[in-house]
Amino acid sequence: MEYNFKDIEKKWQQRWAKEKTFATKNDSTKPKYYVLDMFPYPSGAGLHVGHPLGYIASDIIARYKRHKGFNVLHPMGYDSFGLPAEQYAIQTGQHPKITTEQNIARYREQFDKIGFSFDWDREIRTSDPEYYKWTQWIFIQIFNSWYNRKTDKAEKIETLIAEFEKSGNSPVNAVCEETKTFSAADWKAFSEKEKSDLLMNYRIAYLGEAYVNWCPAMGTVLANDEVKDGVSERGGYPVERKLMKQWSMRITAYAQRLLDGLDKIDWTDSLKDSQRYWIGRSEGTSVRFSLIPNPSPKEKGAKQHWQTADPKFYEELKRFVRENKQPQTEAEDKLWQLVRNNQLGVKFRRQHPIGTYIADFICLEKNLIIEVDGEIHNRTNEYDENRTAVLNKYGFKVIRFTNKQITNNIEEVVTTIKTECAASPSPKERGLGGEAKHTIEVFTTRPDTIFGVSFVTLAPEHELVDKITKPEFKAKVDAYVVASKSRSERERQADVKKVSGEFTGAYVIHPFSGKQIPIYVGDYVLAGYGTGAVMAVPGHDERDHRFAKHFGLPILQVVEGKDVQEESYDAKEGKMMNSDFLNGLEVKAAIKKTIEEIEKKNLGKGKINFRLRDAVFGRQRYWGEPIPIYYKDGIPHAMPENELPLVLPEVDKYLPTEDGEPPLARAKDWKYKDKYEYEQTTMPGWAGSSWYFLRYMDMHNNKVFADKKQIDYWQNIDLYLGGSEHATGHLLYVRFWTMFLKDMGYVNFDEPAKKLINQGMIQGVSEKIYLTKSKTNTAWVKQANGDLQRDSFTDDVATVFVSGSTGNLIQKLKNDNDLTEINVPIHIVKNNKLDIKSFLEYFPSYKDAAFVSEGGIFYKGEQIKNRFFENGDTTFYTKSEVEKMSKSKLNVITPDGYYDEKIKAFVPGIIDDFGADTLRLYEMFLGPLELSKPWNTNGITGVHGFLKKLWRLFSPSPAGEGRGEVAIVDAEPAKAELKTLHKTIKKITEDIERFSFNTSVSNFMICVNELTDLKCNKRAILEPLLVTLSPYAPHITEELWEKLGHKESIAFAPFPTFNEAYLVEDNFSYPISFNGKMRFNIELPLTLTVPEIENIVMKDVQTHKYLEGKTPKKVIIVPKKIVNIVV
RNA sequence: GCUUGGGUGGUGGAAUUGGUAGACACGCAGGACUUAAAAUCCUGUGACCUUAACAGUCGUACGGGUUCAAGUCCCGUCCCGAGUACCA
Repeated sequence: MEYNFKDIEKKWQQRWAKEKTFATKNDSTKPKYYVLDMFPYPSGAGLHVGHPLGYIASDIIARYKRHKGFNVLHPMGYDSFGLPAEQYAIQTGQHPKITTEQNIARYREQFDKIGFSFDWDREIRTSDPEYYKWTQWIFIQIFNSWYNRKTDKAEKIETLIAEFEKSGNSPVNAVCEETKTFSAADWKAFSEKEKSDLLMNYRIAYLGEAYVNWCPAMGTVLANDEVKDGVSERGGYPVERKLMKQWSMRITAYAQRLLDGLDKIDWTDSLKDSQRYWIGRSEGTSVRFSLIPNPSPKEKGAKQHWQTADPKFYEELKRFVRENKQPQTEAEDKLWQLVRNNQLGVKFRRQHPIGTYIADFICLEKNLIIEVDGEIHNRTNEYDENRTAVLNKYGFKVIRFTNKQITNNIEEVVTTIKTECAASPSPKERGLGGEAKHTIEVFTTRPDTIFGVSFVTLAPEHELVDKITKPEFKAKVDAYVVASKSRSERERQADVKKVSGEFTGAYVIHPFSGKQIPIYVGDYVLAGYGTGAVMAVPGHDERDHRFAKHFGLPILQVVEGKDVQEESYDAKEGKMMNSDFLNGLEVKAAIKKTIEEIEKKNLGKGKINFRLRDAVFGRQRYWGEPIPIYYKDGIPHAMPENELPLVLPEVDKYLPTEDGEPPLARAKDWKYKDKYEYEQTTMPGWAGSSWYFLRYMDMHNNKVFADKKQIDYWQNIDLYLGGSEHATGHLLYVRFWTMFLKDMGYVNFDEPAKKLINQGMIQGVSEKIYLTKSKTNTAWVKQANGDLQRDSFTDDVATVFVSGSTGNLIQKLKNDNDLTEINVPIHIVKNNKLDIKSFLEYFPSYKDAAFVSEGGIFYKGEQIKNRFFENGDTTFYTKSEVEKMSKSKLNVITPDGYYDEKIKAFVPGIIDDFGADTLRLYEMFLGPLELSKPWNTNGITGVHGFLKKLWRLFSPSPAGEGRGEVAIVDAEPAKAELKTLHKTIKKITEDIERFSFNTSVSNFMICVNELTDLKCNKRAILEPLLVTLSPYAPHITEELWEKLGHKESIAFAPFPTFNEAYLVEDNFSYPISFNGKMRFNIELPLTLTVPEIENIVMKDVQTHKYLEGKTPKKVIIVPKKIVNIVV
């Protein structure tokens, strides 16, 4: 009987599929275990040998837990949107020839061939309308929610509307800071559009303006985690920044919870760290700096100085004024007659818009507003306070009179106005131009260094840049702003260290020292973080230091430590100096003190900033879940839930329209109720994967996304396996959605996965040759004596390849910039030797190329320069390099073989040569799961040999024959055999529990080696061994299990129990060491006490030999461990 | 730069709480079986020195330290991989 892995594996794979052996039962009497792999995006190349690493590990765990009596959920699905070959469609607009079904079928075929125990009754595809119906449903829930800061959780939007109706908007409700304050009455008076716009500031899924990563080549926006090195992760196209109206997810509302939750879950530290960094919480304070020179409106050019209205609302306000001009109160008219036409020496305006308000009377010069409260306005006191606060923010002082005051005592009113006018010097009187007073708010984590501020820098996008820039600097600043906006992300990242900026000509006043401080624009300040402005402390911040050096600005030292003129001193320790009231304090104390002072002077307040940005959710792509929103009168509405799914419509082309609209704009007659436009962007790839783990629990439910009972039973994932590259993308989003669903009461846990393991990456080994760029007929060739010489071809050669082994030659050509790296398919390379014939079959366009190697020149299948080919050696060597496995690098190794159309040959994989069990064991044997390593097959024979050896235990025929039927005896096992077995059970259990799969494979080898030495063929030993091995090598163990007479699958056989009794030793071989150096062993009974051991050891002949007559200073005896004698 | 993981034979890697460094496997060398090959089995295999044998010295990137005892703990240095990048 031979170990025929091919037939065995096929037989069991078919039987498992037919009998649905691994379908999860809804058995809530058993303890549950949920083990999940991140599902793949089945792109064209199929699984490569790196993929199964994590799947095999999780399959081992799943199978192990089944043996342990758990009800195991172990499903698999596909991130199937945008398949197949999205890139192809983006470029051509055509649907690619390989279908999604074909792609997925190939994956499924490979999964089956490796013998995974997935429950295929629960296969998810994110692109299936039955699935994305629920993705859309969750989107609607998110859209209809807001984040309540008070209860610190998401709530239905209705509760916010109720709040608004009851008491208007107060900062308590604010999720984003720049929202309007308004009264309940205002709310009721708002139009539907206004209400909708306001609510958008609170919805967790919202439509808002934001700078996004725009990828022109793909015609879509990308999330931060979809951009790598300034180019798109999928496709590698350049990305630029663009201000766009976009659907976004308010993940920032969850920033603190996402951070705190990390402490509760068992994920790797590196992964938690990258999430912490990405969330980027930093504590600091805001500080407002007042601006000194406001350029006058005329200096600024475009605008009239009296135009103080918010431009967005200007038209509306104007109309309002026009409509309300007539019904003025008597009192207002009376007062107007006395202040108009510069009667008080200053110009007053009537019914003048400020921001979004309309002031009754206003004097722009004096920043003074006079409000008349009366019957017409009939406002509440509370509302007046709000209004005053807002107007104050615009820099105006507000004085109020009632109608009665004016009617009864107008003289007194006018006197008050005059006094107020005199008391508020106009900017001109203060020697300055301009109108409304501006402040620049900055965020800093080092308020202690405030006396070290020598300039303030604004981001180019900062709203004040335009307003404050002095005319003589305007041209340069404008040019700078435009230039930095048009720079691509890649360019921006490329010269991070390059300083650039412009002086605006304006200054602020230092709030403590009163010094004038210049304002600059610089793109090292990011618009999206903090306030988009920084107080620059070049002495103690590296970036500010660079900027100061470049522009020759003063560098002040305010923390003792080291000289700051040449290099900044960024450390957060030391004593303060040159800092007025902070002098002598330690940095920490100084920070505290400064915040106190800032808050006391009302210049700002302590604040926490997060680096995390809201997640852009809309994609201008075809493939993705349609966003279930339609627009009615410009107002977005969620579709009714019972009308879901909103199915992706047919389009003629998968490209944006000529006007740059997303592809969905091409869909004909695609309208809600035939009337209303649908949202045309689609959801990003991460939408479907943010909740899929819940759908697996209740795959086929068509009433809810998953039944509450099922969710309560399965809870969150016990073990989640996936790559660490998802740290700042998927793994953040899935936590966010889970927290949201918890807030809504759909699940009762915050975190999607209790434990998470990152499997390492298996890298590929690429084989490279080099293509010279120039199409000349010459090439550098190594001469027999080793020199390089330019050698002419006599033939007409279009392309010249250079071998990877010709190191000098390559260096020379590289220096000449005359070299392109070409990856060649690895299966046409053996031991770095390129098979040129196959290469030409693979790339027929190169059929006229010449191949220059150290040995000579190879051309048109013939060697043409024989003087270089010594000994007739025509080898053309490649250069190997370890790289990520990818289709484009032609270095993909698939676990199973495939037919290569180009060279018309079958390329075998590991499974074809050694079988799936060997593949599984070998991938585990390679090393620790988390480690990345290049794929090599060096050790595979060892693992395969182990399986053959195992097989032979069951058919103990004379060595060398390997034939005979299963021959197992029922005899009582010997002590040594039981010891081997139980030692193995113990080790394997420990190894699995700590995910140390490589060592368990070793332990199996040791076990089989020992049993072979013992010539053990006893059922009582071999049966339990099979069960412990079956998670790793399911096929061979099933087959042997069956041959032993079992009818049931081994998959559910109970895991053997470990019995300590078999391992109890009578003796222990003590290592005897002298001064820590091991010299010899003494076998001693374990029953001995420490003094008895010492007694025996000291009497030993060998001990005397090493003591050389000296008396030991000390004897250390650790029972069952070691004896150390100190001489 | 920052964060993080790591550095052990010719190779992949073991050594779980400080207690015999190099498990297990590959490779290599020698041998058995064979007409031969494959397969299988046996022996050896960190380096150095030495031998008939025993024994000895040095060894976990480098330099220090703690300890009876350090691959493991502490301090400093160097190198490699991964992530991230002007986050004030």
